Amino acid sequence: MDVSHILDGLNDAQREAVTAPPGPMLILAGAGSGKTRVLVHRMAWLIQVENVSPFSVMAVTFTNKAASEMRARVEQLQGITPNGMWVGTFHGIAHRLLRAHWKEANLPQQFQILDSDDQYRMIRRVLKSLELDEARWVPRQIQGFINGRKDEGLRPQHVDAGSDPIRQQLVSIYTAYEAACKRAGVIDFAELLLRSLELIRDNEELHKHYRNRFQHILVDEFQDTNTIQYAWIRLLSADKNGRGAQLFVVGDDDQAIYGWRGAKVENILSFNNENPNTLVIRLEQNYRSTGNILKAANGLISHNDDRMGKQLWTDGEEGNLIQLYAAFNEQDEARYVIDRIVEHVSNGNARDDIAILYRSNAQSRVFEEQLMTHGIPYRVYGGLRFFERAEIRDALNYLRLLNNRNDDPAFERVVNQPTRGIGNKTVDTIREAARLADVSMWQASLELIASNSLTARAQNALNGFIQLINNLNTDTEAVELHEQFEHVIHGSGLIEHYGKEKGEKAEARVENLEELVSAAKGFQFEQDEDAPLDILTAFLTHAALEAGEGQAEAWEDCVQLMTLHSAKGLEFPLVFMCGMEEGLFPHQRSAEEEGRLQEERRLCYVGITRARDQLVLSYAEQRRLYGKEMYPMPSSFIGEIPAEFIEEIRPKTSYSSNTSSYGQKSDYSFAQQDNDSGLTIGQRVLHQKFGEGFVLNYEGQGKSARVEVNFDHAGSKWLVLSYANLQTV
DNA sequence: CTTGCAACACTTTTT
DNA sequence: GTGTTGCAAG
Repeated sequence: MDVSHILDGLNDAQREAVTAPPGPMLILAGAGSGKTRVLVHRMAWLIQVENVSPFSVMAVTFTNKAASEMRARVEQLQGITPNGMWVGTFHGIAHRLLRAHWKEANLPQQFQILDSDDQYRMIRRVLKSLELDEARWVPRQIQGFINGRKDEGLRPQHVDAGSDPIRQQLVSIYTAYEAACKRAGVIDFAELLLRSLELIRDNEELHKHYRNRFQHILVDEFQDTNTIQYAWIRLLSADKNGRGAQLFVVGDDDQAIYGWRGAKVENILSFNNENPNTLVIRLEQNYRSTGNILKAANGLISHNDDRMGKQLWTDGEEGNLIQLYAAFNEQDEARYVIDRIVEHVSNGNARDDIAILYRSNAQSRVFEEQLMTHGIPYRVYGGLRFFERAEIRDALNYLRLLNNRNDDPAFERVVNQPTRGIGNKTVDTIREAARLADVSMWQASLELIASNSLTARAQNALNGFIQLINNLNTDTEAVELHEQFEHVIHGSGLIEHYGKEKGEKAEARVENLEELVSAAKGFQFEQDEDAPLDILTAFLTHAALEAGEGQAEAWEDCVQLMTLHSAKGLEFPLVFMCGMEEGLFPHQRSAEEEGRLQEERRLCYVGITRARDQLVLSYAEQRRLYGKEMYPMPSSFIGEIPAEFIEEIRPKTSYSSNTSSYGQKSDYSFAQQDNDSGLTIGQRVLHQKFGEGFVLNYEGQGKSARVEVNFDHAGSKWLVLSYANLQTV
């Protein structure tokens, strides 16, 4: 058969990966080495050449975006989307299994998914019912504890608390949280994975069934898998007798940047040992960046230990050197970047060729301000997504409650939203009654009303709410999904509530609610035969599992601003990596632990390898952060890039800018400024923070004038005169 | 129940 | 410096 369309254009390593015989495979795919390509072509190869049924192929990714890209590319390569093939995220596939086997998984058929925010609220409710002080039992930490345990596959009874009273308390909170989830019929993200692991592991028949069914499992971004995800894959993978799926995992240990949320690089490092006879293939040829960029990246990452080892190379151009700009402060940094952007665009380049990358979101502000004043369109990635917005969650929670009256998190969210006279006091009473009778809050409310246990006012208000929900339910029983949404956002008073608020924000909220109705209208519902669902549950699931786009708008050509983390997987001709300062990047909090520092270094490696043609690094010698002035050192990562690949750009205002029509020489402006500030080289000065020192050097003029001072104790530093507040001694 | 003020914290993010 | 949250007064 003609397989040229599958193999053409692949290099040797890629081809070897795509056509390899059965057996465990680990593809170490460097940045820009055609990773997705190999995955997609491997699938096509299996189906078209090896005659593997699409039915027995599963491909797992981390993000919905990656999953849909993979699906689209397989489709493109094959002409059609092969029926029956499972392509999805870990959570999506786990969800599918749980829907199909809800009975065996011990779940209610209509179970709902808690996203992190729902989970956080749930934990706070549990803490309240246990009468624990939130100051001592910080909900975020509890959340981290519970998710951490679940990600390791541990139920409360598996956690060894020893004699540590704090740990014991954590375990009992975990237990209470599980009970609360069960009562409400909801499961959180980590539970999706853990529950589906247990489902298959503890059910001999299902285990056998799925092991038979899936002959090939392909995993993308394998370095990001956590303990439970890997355990789940291994359950389905081939045993000693060769029964089960062949694993084809693709990843890059050098791009493992999610250790802080439970990802285990160890999974990739020990893959060979755990899967004997693994064929390891390295994809090292890079099709993205110039030679200089790659060599810089190789140089940097070589400072890490515990690597599988890889050297990126290209047969393309060496390209320009990496540029390094030392800014006076964060304003100057932004100014420089925007100047470069203006220049780049005026040379006829697209704005969305350009990315501004930074370590933390707070850094985007300065860039945004200056982009705005220059009228340059830009887009900031990250932030709230559509289904995460407060007003949208309100609406969704009404529907959850309609779907299942026992959904306590939904009940608590909407019972007094908009306010209808059911205050904290009343809600506390309901919660307590629910806890005592071990029923849902809805049930408890009914009983409280029946027994006249509340004040007349509270009883009236609560009764009104119960009627409201019941009426909304009967009114919308027979209508289309979007009509149901329409009816609920009006009937609940949500639209009116947000409409009454003033300001742009409130307007946007009303618009969002209307947008939600359109989303419901346009919802493409594909019934899964294994797991039939009503459309409302399907929509709510969709909302939880795919929170939607951040900023739906703007396909306009704009400059891209994002954190280094969110840049993973993307590429841009021109990349600015800003805030290359010790303490910011690598971040202070990562400095203590060697492992954390290595992860920061990998993050830097990810950043560098985003750039195709030109990479510009910048740092500020003075930075205002959280309202404080900082004088950071340049990032140690800069020094770890071999100097031969870096071109330093120093602002040379006093030499190059002939502001005067007489073309004054620099020595003149030097003299004049020395007079202005009263500083001369060699002079003793006093700085508030660094103490005494003497002036070494001087450059720039006006607001951007800087001095280099050699401090007696703090060493030599460049300071911006207008900020430094130097006193002569 | 709403409003106002003080305390606080402040990497990174997907599902 | 900013945005969010908790608590107490209105």
